[in-house]
Amino acid sequence: MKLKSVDISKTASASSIVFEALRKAIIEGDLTEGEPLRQDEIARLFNTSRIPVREAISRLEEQGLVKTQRYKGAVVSGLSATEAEEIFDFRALIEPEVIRRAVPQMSPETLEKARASWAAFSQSSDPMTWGDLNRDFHSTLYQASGLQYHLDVIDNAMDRIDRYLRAQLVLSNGMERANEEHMEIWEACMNGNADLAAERTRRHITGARESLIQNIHSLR
Amino acid sequence: MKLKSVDISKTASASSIVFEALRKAIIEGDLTEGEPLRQDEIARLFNTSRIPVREAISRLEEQGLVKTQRYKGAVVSGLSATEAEEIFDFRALIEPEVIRRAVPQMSPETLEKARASWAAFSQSSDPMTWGDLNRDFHSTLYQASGLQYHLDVIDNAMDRIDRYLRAQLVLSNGMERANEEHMEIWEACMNGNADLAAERTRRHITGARESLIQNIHSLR
DNA sequence: ATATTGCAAATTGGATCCAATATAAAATAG
DNA sequence: CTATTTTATATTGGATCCAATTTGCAATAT
Repeated sequence: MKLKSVDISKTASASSIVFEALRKAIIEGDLTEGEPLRQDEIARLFNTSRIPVREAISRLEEQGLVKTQRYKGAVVSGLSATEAEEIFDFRALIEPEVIRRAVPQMSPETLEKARASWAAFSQSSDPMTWGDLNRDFHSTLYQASGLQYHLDVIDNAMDRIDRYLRAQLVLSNGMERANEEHMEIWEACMNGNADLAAERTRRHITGARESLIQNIHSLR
Repeated sequence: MKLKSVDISKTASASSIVFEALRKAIIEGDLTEGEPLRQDEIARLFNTSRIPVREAISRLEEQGLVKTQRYKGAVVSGLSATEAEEIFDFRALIEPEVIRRAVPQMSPETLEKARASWAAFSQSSDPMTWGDLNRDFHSTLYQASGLQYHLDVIDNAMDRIDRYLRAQLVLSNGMERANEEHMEIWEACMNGNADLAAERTRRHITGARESLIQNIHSLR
């Protein structure tokens, strides 16, 4: 007899749950730069002991999202202006190449899914979801490349600047501009023009970089 | 009264010690692909409890060096041929740009230190140290760029393919070839020719990539 | 009043113990 | 004898307890 397999293993470990929750809180800016992470407090919040909390924190440190000092504890790590710029430079180097290699492999489903993220992004009025939809749009297109390592590295880079990107979108005309650029990138993908998609992605990123530098003072 | 300051805080935590030891063992190939990491066994080896061991393992997982399954434990993760190729592609994208930006900032000390690593590399007869000296050479030059995030990411990429690179150096004429290419890269840096250093770095990496593909069967 | 010292509370790092799960071996049914 | 079930052992995940260290505050001296 064959049973429908139900994935019971999806019940994640406590440390994973804490890790994801803290990661989300940090990249969304709920936990702000310099904020100390008290193991005891977090443990109480999640109804666990400090052991899974410590595991989560050590993973966050490995990702560069927190810094810990022996016997002093962990604090959410921030980004200096130059560090933020460096990550934009990094993205401007990687992401164009990833999308260039992704374009030839994009299925109609991929394009449709990206279009949906873009549409939701352009119509959403809630600043809190903008960041997510923005990431969805790009990552959907990138995933077609099948370059898993590149995707992981990009994800980490995005985690580090997510807070600042969100702030960017709210400020000035960041929203409309991103929106338009997304459309142009999507169009290039739709037409199978890999080089154009790459170039537009590059400009999308360097543009964000410049606008961040300009707003750097209002952000911190 | 002024005392000479002694850094007593260098006494690292147990989890860090275990982490570093395991990381080294993995990238050097002492722990081979698929090898299970038994918490109890490792704890005994380091005279600690399993707690620091688990923290170390979770950090290794975050770096992609091990894979864990709930209630089953951790095993050293390997690389498929395509994954290895992808990481070489990644390096070929990043490292030329890093060295391009590093060249204008290289001090005589940097160049001398790199030359020393290169000389030690070319004269060493011990395959076990080749990998280290190779990394020293490149990373010394890259560090002049001051691009910390890029350096961290490169380090992680190197960690993942270190084992395979070492094997490369031993096989065929990998050693002499690397040696010659290092000289050429160093020369370009010495002459302040950033573009040439970048191009030679790119070819150095893509060359290693091709030779890995050729030897892929003998490696696994 | 200010600076220094001593002490107590808070906090982290690690050890030991217990629960949950997986794996291997033994027992049992056909 | 083979396949299934049951049991025992090994292993991991987490809770609780203890030690090491930091930090804030009071006590003391100048």
